[in-house]
Amino acid sequence: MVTIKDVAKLADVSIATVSRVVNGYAHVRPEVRDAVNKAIDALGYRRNGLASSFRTQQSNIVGVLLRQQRTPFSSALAYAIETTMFDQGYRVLLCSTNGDADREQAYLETMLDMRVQGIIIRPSATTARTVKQVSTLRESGVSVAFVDMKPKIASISSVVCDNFSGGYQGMRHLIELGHRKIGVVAGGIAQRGGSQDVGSERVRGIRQAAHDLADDVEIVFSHPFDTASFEVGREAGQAMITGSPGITAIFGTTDMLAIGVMHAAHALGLELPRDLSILGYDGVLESAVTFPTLSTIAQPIHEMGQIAAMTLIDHMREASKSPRQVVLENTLIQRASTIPLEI
Amino acid sequence: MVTIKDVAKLADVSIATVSRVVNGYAHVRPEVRDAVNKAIDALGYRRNGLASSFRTQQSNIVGVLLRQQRTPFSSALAYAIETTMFDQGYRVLLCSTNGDADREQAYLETMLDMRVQGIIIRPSATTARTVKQVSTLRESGVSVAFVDMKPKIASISSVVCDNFSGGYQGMRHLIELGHRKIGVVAGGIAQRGGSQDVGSERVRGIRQAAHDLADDVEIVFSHPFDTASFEVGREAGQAMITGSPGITAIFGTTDMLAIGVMHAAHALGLELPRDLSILGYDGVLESAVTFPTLSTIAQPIHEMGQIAAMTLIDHMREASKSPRQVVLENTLIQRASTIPLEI
DNA sequence: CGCTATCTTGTAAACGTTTTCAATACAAGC
DNA sequence: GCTTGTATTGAAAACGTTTACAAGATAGCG
Repeated sequence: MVTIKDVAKLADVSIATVSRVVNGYAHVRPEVRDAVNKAIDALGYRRNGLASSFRTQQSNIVGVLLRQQRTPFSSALAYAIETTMFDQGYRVLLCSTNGDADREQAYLETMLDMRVQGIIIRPSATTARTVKQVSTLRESGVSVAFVDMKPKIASISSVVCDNFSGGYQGMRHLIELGHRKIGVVAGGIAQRGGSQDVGSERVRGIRQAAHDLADDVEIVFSHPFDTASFEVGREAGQAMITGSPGITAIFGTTDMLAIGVMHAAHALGLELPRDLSILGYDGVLESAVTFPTLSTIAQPIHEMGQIAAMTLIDHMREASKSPRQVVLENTLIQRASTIPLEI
Repeated sequence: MVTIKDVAKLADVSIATVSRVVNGYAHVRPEVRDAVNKAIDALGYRRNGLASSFRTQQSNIVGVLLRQQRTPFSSALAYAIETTMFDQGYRVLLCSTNGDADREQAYLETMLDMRVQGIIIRPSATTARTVKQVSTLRESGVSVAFVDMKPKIASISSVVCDNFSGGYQGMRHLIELGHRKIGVVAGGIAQRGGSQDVGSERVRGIRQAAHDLADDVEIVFSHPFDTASFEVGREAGQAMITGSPGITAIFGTTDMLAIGVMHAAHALGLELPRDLSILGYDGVLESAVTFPTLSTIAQPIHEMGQIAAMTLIDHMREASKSPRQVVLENTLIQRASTIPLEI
């Protein structure tokens, strides 16, 4: 491997000068700069990133810790973060914990070891352990930002969507279409403790809308699931359709749940959307691909990722920057799966 | 930051001993080991990964370079690689080039800078530039493995699926169901050069099956698209259904293409699968979620990722390991979207 | 010309770890 | 007791870079 010394020797300057050229510092005479660059090209020198990171004690790597990686939502979010970071000169170490606290621990340690400058976390159930780890991180000077979950610690920046308002909007949409007996398949709800989680917020919005907007609305809730998968949606949907006759619309608190419900409805011989309106939540790619296409409360996923990345970058570049809590709005995308109730 | 020196001082040993304890080497007296460990705990020492990587000139990071990140196939693959690597003690720097050669270049440089031990690549169109970069990499001692594409350079390990056989199988399935006029929506085909690409292989298999298995099969090919998105599938499907009457089955060379075709069929008022059988390729999660559920030629995506990871690890641990070309089989998953032709 | 200010460059010291080499201690065998 | 071998430890050098400091060069100014 060709080092800075080799370049210095060939260009007949000191290693300090080479370093200055490599890092683009001022105070180098143009002819010297050219000579150094020529030597660099001639030798095919590349700065040893490991050495340079070691010396400066920081890498241009930021960690991104997500629960899952395979879900549409997560991968869209990861993508948004990654591209934004890339454009700003940072590289991303992406980690999916898959709900495994040990993995989360191991990854956080790796990140610490690598002296990442910052971390974006979409926390698991935000266990006490995670909280402690995050504190440790911040003590060691790592910037932290949360995405899709508001931290209890107010000094941490975060980007979330207003899930309460989203639930409210979705419910209003269904009520305005004339539906009065509405099923809700609720997923993504932390089983223990955290009432601040995304799923619960959506349910809260749903309840509030029903309370505000019509006296005669009847909501049939599913069991509050912690997962939000297609399978869960299908089973819950089936149970709901067969168990609660008279339901004319089902609101899945996740697109994948809603798609599962859609399948259950198909399987039970319902014609959609005539016999049942179905509403999803998230606005992932898949929702545009169902039959019928799924109306959904869309999250600005790309924007979330982008803002989270930029917020973290702000903190990394200027540690004194005061924390920022960003709340984004969800918006209804009306497609084919929700129609007015025919009387 | 507490360093090895602090620990050494507190435990009253030399830094060498601390290093030996930290790295679990033999030849340390148990009581000394305990004393060091106690000091480590007391001070909260963590090895400085940057320094250690610098000293040994290698990180436990491997690079994974994918075209996309948002597609179901890619994220499933990435997930498989990542978990396998994690379990083996490696961490993954995941990069999605999104077809942008400059990004690919930048990422490869980052990886080189970080002295990654190995790289898994799912190449873009494998431009001349990529080939050159890969050579550079290997010269600098980085292990390389390809996934989902056979490299032209035989000395590189790779894991691919037998796309020819997959195309053949799919066609046989449709022919056995009695279909004789079959549409093929072909995507994922490199526009320039590379006839070894995944899409072309599938088409080759399709042609061969038609040639082998029945004299009276008529295939209607779409334009060979380079992308394989839902939208492309929908447009091609619409054109095919309206433009070529008499087609009773359509084979999309990608699940997303097939799902697009399915939408076009729905939109044109066809009843599925009665009026049209549709077959996909890939076996991504989404294929199980369509209506009707999509029959598809499934790739063992998880296995691909796993084997690619393990192959790379083999090479990293033992540089002399001879290259390995793994070919996996695709298998038909018959679901609801393909049925026997009613006469 | 002398003085100061600015620009340019080199020397050398870090950064925290791993690792080679040598030294010491201890046990075993004679 | 002496030799030999092995287990344990420490001193010190390296890894390639950045950077503080100093020193030399140059220019500006009176």
